[in-house]
Amino acid sequence: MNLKQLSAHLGLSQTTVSRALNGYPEVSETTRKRVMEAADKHNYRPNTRAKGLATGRAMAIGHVIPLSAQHEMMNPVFADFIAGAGESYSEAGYDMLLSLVADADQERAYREMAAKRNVDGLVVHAAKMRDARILLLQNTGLPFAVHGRASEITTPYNWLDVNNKSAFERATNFLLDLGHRRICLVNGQESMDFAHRRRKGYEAALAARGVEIDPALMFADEMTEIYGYDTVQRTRSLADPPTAYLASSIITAFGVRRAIEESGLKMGRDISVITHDDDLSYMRNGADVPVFTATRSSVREAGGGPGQPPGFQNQNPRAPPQTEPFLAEVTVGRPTRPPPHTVV
Amino acid sequence: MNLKQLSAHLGLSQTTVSRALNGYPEVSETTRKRVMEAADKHNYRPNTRAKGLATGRAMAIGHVIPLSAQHEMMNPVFADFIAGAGESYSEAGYDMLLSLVADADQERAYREMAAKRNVDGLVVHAAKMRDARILLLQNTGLPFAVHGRASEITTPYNWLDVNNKSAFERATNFLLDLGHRRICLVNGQESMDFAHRRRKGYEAALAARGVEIDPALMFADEMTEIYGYDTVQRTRSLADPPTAYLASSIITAFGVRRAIEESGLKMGRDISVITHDDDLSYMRNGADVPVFTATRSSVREAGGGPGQPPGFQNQNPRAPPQTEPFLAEVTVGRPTRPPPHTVV
DNA sequence: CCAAATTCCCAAAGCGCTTTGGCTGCCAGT
DNA sequence: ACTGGCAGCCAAAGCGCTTTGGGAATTTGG
Repeated sequence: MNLKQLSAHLGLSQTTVSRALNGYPEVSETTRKRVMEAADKHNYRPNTRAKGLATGRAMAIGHVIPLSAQHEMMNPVFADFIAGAGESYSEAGYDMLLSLVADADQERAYREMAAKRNVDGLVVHAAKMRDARILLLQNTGLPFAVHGRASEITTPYNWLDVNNKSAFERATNFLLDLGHRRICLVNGQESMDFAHRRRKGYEAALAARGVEIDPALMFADEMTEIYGYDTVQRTRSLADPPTAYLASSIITAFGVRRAIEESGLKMGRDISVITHDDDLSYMRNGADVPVFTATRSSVREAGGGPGQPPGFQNQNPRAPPQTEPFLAEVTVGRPTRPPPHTVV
Repeated sequence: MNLKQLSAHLGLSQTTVSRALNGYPEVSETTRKRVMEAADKHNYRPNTRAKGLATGRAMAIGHVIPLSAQHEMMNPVFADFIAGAGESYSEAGYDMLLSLVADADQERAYREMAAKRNVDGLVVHAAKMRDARILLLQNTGLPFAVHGRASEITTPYNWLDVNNKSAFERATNFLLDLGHRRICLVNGQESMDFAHRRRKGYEAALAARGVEIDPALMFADEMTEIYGYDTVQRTRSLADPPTAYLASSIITAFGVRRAIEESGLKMGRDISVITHDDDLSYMRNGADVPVFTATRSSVREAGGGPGQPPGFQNQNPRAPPQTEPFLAEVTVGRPTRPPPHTVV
């Protein structure tokens, strides 16, 4: 059933039917009601493509997920963020277009999206320090928002990020307060902006206390379970092994825990662990008693939170960009204790 | 730059330019080349909405992810499947539309999609035993493919699924061969079709050997880490506790392992664990030495494998539905051994 | 050398909607 | 009784593309 058929059926013009359905005032309430009932009865919905062509708006937001050749993977963080975003989009009547594009195709992909006009705006995931995509998008004129930040890019843009630096500074301080001095940072890849910020926070806390910043305790890689496991194994053999681990992802923290327990040590007794917790729906930190002490910030809420759709609230392109820091809160769980042989 | 401008720029009609770009034979090779170069230079891409309106095809596939009210979550399995699908779509020039719809809105959502015509077809995730969505979609006439199966629905439809029953039958046999008799099934929710099939496989193997099927050893829930952990804790206190666990998800298996090791037992020595492994990119079973013995089937490959786009290869709506079973292979890792005190 | 076929191009219709610019009829105001 | 305003409707243009149905030049065949 299309508009033509519906209006013929009602003995009205397409104009009137369209206006009735879109809430315009030029149509009497009685006919509006009649129209709406008929539309409902025949399950009429305006054709998206036609509507989009007529209005110039796609009513869709694109999400671009980078797919690196070296580390092909679908980060669970994306999944949760997208779940959050998806919910708010559907409330707002927007569709979500998912684009997985290989690193090498980034430029082509963005130009194409801008030209094809199948989205009204983009959300860029996994921001890098000096993210070429941001500069690219600024040239295309396509509105966009970044999940994360690009520290080295100074021109303004919409972003939405966790307070990574201060969260990790606090977490590190938390461990320092407990008496730890050998704290191992199990971070994400440093090309990722969040990882860089987290390291800065970690280092700032150590520096403020005059604790040595030991490169042998700082790791950066993709945040898999295995990576956490391997990192612990590698560091146990150090002359002066860490008494605490600070992980960037709960998945990695699971690996950290596995290695610790496998080596006969007890997490929370012999070794403390703090992790950043994105509050992933399938990876919840223990419900009642948190398994990990954590800096927590729900990435899912971030996806849904910033408005509908995120970053595109202001229709006015001249408006200043929106920036939204999400604050990570610290939840204290079991596995943090003073280091062994310490009198607190 | 749109078609009109481009053709004016070239001094050609829109017809000719359109045909040149779409590879029609009615245009000379020299002008085609000229057109393509100009299009390239001006970064021209046909407007998706206009093209869609003219051709009647959306060039997009929708993926519908259910969002239950009780258990709000974005399953990592979806994420990996979608990553796989996304890659093959972009090769085929299709967009991917993601729809997260709450259980209660399912009917409305599908009818709307069918009426709005913003997708050419749907992929339905998380198939249930008697999935109402399948019946619904069959009525709408919108092409669709199901990831999973709906055992109780007999009318034909496109699907793509793992050989869940035989995989779990084999896994159970594997444990039985090792001498295990008390095997705990840590399954997904039974409303999910895959969970049902897996239980059938488990039961079939036990029955074939005349081993008692003990309801106290059969669990079904959302496959979170915590669930695996809790299940082990619960079963350790049984009078005759299990000597082996058979998990439906590697995430749950991680929880199983945690509980085992936390209780001072050693996985692979005291207790055997087999898991189904969807080969999730962030949750790889150990790279060199598998951490778990597993029935493995990459859900990501499943997403990309079935064609481009999946399930919609045959343009002919009269063609028989496509069905594609993905075979899970068994990989033997450490944590399976004969039960303790057994002479093999 | 002329008709027929072929090559290469174009104008215009149409996809299904929104939106502009009316037009008609009724009522209030004077 | 006439004008102005307003409520309620409609015809038609236009969004940017594809596709139909030619039409003019060029080549081919007899």
